[in-house]
Order: sequence, then C-alpha cells, then structure tokens
Amino acid sequence: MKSDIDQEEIAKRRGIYFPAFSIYGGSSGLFDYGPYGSIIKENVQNIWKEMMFAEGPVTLLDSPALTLQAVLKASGHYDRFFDYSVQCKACKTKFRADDIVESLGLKVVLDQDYLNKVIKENNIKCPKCGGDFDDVKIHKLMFQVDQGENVDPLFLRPETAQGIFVNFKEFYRFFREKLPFAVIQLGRGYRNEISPRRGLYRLREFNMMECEVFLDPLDEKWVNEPYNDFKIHYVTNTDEELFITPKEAYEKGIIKSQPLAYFTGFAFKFYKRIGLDENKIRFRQHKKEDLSHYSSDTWDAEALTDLGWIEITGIAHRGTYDVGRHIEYSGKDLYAQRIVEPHKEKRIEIEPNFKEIKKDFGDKAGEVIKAINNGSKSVFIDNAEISLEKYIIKRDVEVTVDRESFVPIVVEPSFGLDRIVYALLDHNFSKREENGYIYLKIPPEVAPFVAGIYPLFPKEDLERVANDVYHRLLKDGLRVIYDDSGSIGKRYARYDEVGVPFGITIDYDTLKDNTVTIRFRDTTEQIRVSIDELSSKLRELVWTGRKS
RNA sequence: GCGAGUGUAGUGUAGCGGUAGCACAGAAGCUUCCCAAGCUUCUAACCCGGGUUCGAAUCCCGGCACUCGCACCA
Repeated sequence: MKSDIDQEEIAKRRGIYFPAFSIYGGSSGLFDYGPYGSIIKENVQNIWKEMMFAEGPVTLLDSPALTLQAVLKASGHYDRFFDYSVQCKACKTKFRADDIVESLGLKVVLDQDYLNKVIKENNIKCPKCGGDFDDVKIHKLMFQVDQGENVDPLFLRPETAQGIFVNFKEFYRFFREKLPFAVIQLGRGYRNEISPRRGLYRLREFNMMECEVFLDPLDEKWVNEPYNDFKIHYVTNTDEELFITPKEAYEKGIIKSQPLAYFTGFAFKFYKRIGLDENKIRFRQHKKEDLSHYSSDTWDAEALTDLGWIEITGIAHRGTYDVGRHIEYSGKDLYAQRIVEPHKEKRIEIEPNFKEIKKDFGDKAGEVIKAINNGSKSVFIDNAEISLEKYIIKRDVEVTVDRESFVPIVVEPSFGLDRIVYALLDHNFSKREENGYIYLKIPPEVAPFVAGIYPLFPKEDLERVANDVYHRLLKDGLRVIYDDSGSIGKRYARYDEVGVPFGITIDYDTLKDNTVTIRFRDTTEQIRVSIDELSSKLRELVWTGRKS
C-alpha cells in the first residue's frame, strides 16, 4: 500500500502545502497551502459549489467562525467541550473517565473533580490489568476565545453546520416556505485535536464543504432521484460489501433514506470529476455503536491512500436533532409547515381573566399575567403559591386547520476538503515508466495552471513571441504560467510534477508560420496549432479532459 | 497527553567536541537545445532556548516539530 512517492516531500518542495509558521518551529495541525496547492484546493471547492448549485434548490451561507456559547450548548457540542481521560499507572492504557464510571453503573457527571472523586472513592481499577489509575485529566476540544470578564466566551466553530441551522427560518423564507432545500457553506472549522498528525489528515484548523438538506419527515425525498448509471462500493454496518448503484442501494433498503442514498452518488460523481480514483473510493456505514448522538444512520466516504482507508466525507442523517434543539434552547419558532386538507379542529383557548387578577393582585397583576402566558399552573406571590386555575378563562373554539407545523429533518453531506486534496494528490502522483519522473495526472480543470508557456530555448526572438502568447492567453482568461529558465525538458518535468496538463512551446517554426506545439502532460505527445486557435483549443482540451 | 525514535541549505543526506561537505533543486551565463543533457559562476543549512566546555551541529537539560505505537477522533 505504501507507495514510493512521498507526497509530503513533494508538497513541501514544490509549494503545494507545508507546515505553517515553520520559521518559528511551527505548530502541529496547522498547514499552509502554497502557490500551487491553494489553487488546486480552490478549483476543487469551485467544482463542488458548481455541482451543488446545479442540484436546484441550493443556496449559500457564509457565517462567522466565532460562535456564541449558547449555540454550542444547544447543539450539544458544549457538553463534549471536555474530554475526560484517565490513564492506568501500570500498563499506561488510557480510557475515557466517563466511560469507566458509566461502565460500573455509577452516575456520570461531566466534571473533573467529580470523576476523580468517584474513581478514587470506589477504588476503580484498570479493566485491562487491574492497576491503579492516575488522576483524571481534561482536554478542551474546542478553542475558546475570551471576550471580556462579564461576557460569555466565544468558541471557534467545530463545524460550519450550526451557522446554517440557526438561520433555518431565513432560508425557509428564501425558498418561499417549501421543502426540500439545501444550504451549503464552505469554510473552516476548528478542533483542538489531542494529537494532530499525518499531514493534512488531522488538522486543528481545517476546511469543510458542508451541505445541510432540509426535508419534511413525511416526504423524505431530495429533488433528484438516486443515480442508477454507476455502481458504488458500499460496506454496510454488518460488513457486507456491495457493488450496486445508489438507486439499488435505496430500493433494496440498504440505505433507508432517499437523500442519504442520493448524496452517496453525488459525492461519488464529484470525486470522479476532480480526479480521485474511483476504485479507491468506498462508502462505509457507521456501526450502530459508533453513531453520533444525533444520527440514526451515517455513511462515510473513504479513500484508499498511503494512510490506508481515510474518511473524506460524512453523510449523516441528523433527524430533527439540530433544528429541534435550537427550537428548544432559543425558544424561537424554527418550524416548517406543511399544507394539509382543511379540516375543523376543536381547541381550548386560554386567556387571563384580567378583571379578577386586577381585583385580587392589584399592582402585582403583571407577574400573574406573565405566568399564565408562560403556561404555568401556579405562581409565587409574596412567598405564597397561588393556583392560577380560577384566573384563567378557557374557551372551546373550533378552528379551520389547513397547515401543520413540524421540525424539519436534516441530511448532512459534509466534505473534508483537506482530506480530499490529500487523497487527490495520493491518487494522482504517478511515475513515468521510462525514466521514473513523477507527474501529477489531475484533471485539467483542477490543475493549478491550464498551461505553461515556454520558448524552446532562451533566444530573444523566441522569448518575445512566447511572451506575446502568454499575455494573450491571460487576456483570454486562461490561467497560464510563463517559464524560460533551464532546458525545455526540465521545464516540462517541473510543471508535470505539479499537474499542469499542457505545455505550449514556441520554436523556430512559430516565427515562420505562427504555430506552436501543445505538449500533453500524461502522454508527452505533441500537436501543432496556430496561435489564433490556441485559446479555444485549450478550452476544448480542458472541457474534454473533464472526468464524468 | 504517555512511551520510543528523529530534527544539518528548498529536498535528500554526510559530519558526532576544533564552527560544515555531497547530490538534486534554484539563480546568472554559454550552448540553433523538444522531454530534469553538459560547462562556468553563484545563492543557500546545523529546530529553538539554556547548561557543560577554552571551544557544541556533536555532550546534558527544557521546549517545539516530525515519525511509530497507545489513547483520542461530532
């Protein structure tokens, strides 16, 4: 599995990506994308965005990375704010302190002192070797940003999704109150990983492309049918391996949710288009015990790389969890509505009996009315509990109902951009059989430059024409790069290595007949075209070089 | 975060108490030269901070980073 091509060595040497702040020693889990890498990454992002918009009812959000504490309390992240670990002194095995306490049927409170006390008092031993435990240690999983003494801190978001959920009503209106629709967000997330490692695989600050699909639970269907024109490698939670189309996966009940099935296909198409090796992609269903607290079903897309199978995308069924929690915690109406057959419904209307309340409570009437409006059964006035029963007027009414509220469910395809870039490089660095030179065979539309412009050798007349060609292509909106240093073979090799798919060479024939050669990265073959048709030829080559 | 190992030009490495060499890459030039050719010249490094020593890249301590295991991984 381990290839003899060292991705990190090339990435560092050629400025694709490299450790950030390295002149000061760096900091683990932080990387810079250099000149080539940031363009490749941006191209991948743009293709994803373009494909998402092509779905139809999809819009974009850009929300802050700094997130209010209240939002993360509602989302449940705040409770997982700390990781409590405890280590066996003897065998050095580490456990989650809350798991240890829970496994013995003891009450779990997520508090360092509490867990420490429980483990010490109950004399809990290491389940592996029976040794004594060291003290409980905590690890913060979210980065906290203090605002000042009397204000709750902010947190760097651990995922971009919450920004979308809290704005559900905004989008619901934008889509004129019709489901389904989806909102995408591209941005950075932050997690204080205990040990960030393996280059781009586990970062403290990472790029995500997230999509939240909002659906009516009674009509859980995305606007497009699951694909039926290609087969995907699925691994179920019972380790069954299947090669079937997304449509089959849905119809056979392998994937119960239509949008979940659909987006496995979407992800697969996207991977193929940006140039991942389709034979090194699989979709693996989370085991029941590995599912997150909110999800009933999750499928991870995994790519086979030097690091083994790595997770590059998670497609999760989040149910009504997210919007439901924000309704609960914010007290705001984040419901969607569906049209139903108009029908009469009996209801009981409640109204405070203002006269009686004023009579009995005088200037405390306000408190009582407030309590009634909050739905309380009783209220404390001057330390006495008073039943509100007799101050409420109840009326039986009949209303016509033609719509009902519900909490939308969410399906979330969430793409880890850095890992996708990692896999993309891993799948595309190739070695030429004849000479062992490395080239990066990524699709033209992902490549950092469409073409390199090279005078055959450094003579003033050739350089002048090459420069004209270069500026002409730039004006035509093509991303090209000019290079006249070293031999022509060296220049070809230099840009092969970073994936530039075409080389335009200006030679002595160019001076005679205004033609240049286009040399192909993957085959090293050349064709001759006139300078006038160069732009349109390159565009055509980029287009036909598209995968899927 | 724990344990083990490793940090020398952009990259890969040599040197292991007397202040750095090689290869490739890079720059300038020569070469009528289409696949990293050759020649000349040049640029460029001891992870950071302390200590020991007359003298430290080399020995010791601390930090940082990387690799591998353990643990963690919404």
